[in-house]
Amino acid sequence: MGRGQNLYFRIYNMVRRVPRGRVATYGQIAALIGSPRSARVVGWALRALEPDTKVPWQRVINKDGMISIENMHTPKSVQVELLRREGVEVAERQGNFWVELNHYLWRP
DNA sequence: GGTTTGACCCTAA
DNA sequence: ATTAGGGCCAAAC
Repeated sequence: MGRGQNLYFRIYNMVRRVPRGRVATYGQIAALIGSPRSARVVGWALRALEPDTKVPWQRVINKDGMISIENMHTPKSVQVELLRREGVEVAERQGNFWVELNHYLWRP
């Protein structure tokens, strides 16, 4: 297990703490685990998850409230559906999806 | 080993 | 307000 694995582990544990119906940002997760400049690594970590994971990766979006997933195996629509299913309003704008952070951002 | 690549974000213009 | 550029750090190449 390399050093990065430990970082991933902390990322996953923090994402698990985001409650149903709320969202967090990549940078927020990075800051909360004490590695404020690792926002991109949070993306790497979530992308590495297995499809059947219990980590609620769908609750992590970018700083502007946009769904920024880029993954061949999981299209944006999957994340949108998962969020809506737990009560998060997801609007569509010019083919992109966004969430009102003022309402749904997790404030631990 | 180095170089490039992201599910990002801040700053400056 | 919007955008270009650069920094970041683990993985992938």
